Amino acid sequence: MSNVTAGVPTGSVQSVDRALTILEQLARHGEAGVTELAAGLGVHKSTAFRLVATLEQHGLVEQTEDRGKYRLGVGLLRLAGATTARLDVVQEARPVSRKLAADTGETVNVAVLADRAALYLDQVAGSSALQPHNWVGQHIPLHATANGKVLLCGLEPDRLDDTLGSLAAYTDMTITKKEALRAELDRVRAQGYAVAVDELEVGLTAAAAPILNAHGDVIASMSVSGPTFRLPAARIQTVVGQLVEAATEVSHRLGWGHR
Amino acid sequence: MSNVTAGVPTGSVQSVDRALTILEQLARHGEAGVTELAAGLGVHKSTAFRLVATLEQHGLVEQTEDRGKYRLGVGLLRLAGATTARLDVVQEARPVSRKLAADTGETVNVAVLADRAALYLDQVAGSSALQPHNWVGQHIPLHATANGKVLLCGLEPDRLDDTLGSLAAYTDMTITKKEALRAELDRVRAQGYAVAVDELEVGLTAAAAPILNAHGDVIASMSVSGPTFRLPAARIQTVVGQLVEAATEVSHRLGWGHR
DNA sequence: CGTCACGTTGCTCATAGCGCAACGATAAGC
DNA sequence: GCTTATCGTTGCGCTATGAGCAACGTGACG
Repeated sequence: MSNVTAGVPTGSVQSVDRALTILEQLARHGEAGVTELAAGLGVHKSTAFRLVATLEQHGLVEQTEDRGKYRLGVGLLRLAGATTARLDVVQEARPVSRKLAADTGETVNVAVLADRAALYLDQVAGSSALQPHNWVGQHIPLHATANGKVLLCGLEPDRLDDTLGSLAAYTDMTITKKEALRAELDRVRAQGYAVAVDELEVGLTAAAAPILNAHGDVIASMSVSGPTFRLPAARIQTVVGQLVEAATEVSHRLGWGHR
Repeated sequence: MSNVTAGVPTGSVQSVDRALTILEQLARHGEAGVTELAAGLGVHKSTAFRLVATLEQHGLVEQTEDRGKYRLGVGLLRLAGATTARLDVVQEARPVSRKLAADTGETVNVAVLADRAALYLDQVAGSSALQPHNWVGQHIPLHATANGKVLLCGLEPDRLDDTLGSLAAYTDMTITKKEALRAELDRVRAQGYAVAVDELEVGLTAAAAPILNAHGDVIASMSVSGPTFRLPAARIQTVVGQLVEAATEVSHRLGWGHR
């Protein structure tokens, strides 16, 4: 295939490439006419028309009315449904969790919100000899863990009160005042991650970051945790960087992406 | 474009058509290799390879490992997200769905009528740990679901016959007689909501209520569904109250009920 | 009533993309 | 461990294919 003129990568089919670019164009701008799409591709409008006509036959685009503009169609939902059917958080997170655990040497967990508690779905042990107990399947209080704080951030503020029960104190560091917790959650939301030092158990430190779905909802939380002496404030900062990157990677795999 | 040999409709681009057929093939079978895809299309495997390569560059498919099979990719999720973002029904319903899911703890769906089936546009999972099947993008039979019954109520009686195909039995509870279905639809219309217990799947219970536009047309349906053991008759009544209120709220947001 | 811009459609030509065959790698079988 | 089969992948040459052109129908606007 010749590739002298434009940026069509080797081994790709030009017309298919253009058709898919049209889909992306429509995803960005919502609606567009044939002429506009043709201009975006740099092709003749008849070319663009035949491409959208083909997309339309497969239900991937639809026109607003007869002789009208085009927009993305419900056929995409059908395809996406087939995608999510074989896509779950644990499966997508696992390779990323492994890498994060290897890079940091600490334990990585993935948790979701369930029945007013954090439910731990997956755990990858760190390389260190000193390992925590296995939390998978356990329900952990929300207000005393990094994961819990992140998951709480995904809730609407008015749902917060009934989700939280009484804020039991597990250590001296546990946040037990609702006002203090709200302030903490605001901080978590702002910085994009949560940290908990000695709040559930003395000597246990954890950091957590949100995992988002295609709609931007917080559907899970990923954490790195270890003994406090191995995770001092200075090291937390570097670990958080890796953690946020990993969580973002998983979010992308689940379809999250800003445009 | 000549169309002497095969069933390529007039005005469509062959290679694009083939590429999209590959997507549909992957949606059906989950995973497939180049050779398999080529066989499905009736083309040479090199042709199929270039098509999937192009799809891969746009993130619509991905290979399981190097030199492995292909499956649908996350790019589809982003496109689907952009699709629903443009649908004002989903846009308006989403916050309400969230609240309803949180209040009931069960899964909330929004569906519309499309191609003689219920097309699920959006889903918000309940707080319960066990995640139900993700229905988004799926086409579900109309006569065996609460959503389907509600959507059927929005049709004129004479359009009912051609919209309904044969009433397949999915369980012992499925309504298979047209007369029984008509009676059921009258009941749904009268009470303003529909219930389906074990009609699509044994152990699955759902309730649904209509979403109306400014003209009072039924444009979508909102449902709450969960395991039958968690939704006994007694609880259904309270859930239906919340559901109808939520659906009405969405209808108002869409301009229904001038006040 | 004219003009303009839109989406749509025959027509023709060259080029894009198809089939072919060969390659490297992997896995299975004797 | 060597053969064999099958997979995904890649150069190559020919031709069906799809791109561009220009014209058409339609609706909006002044």
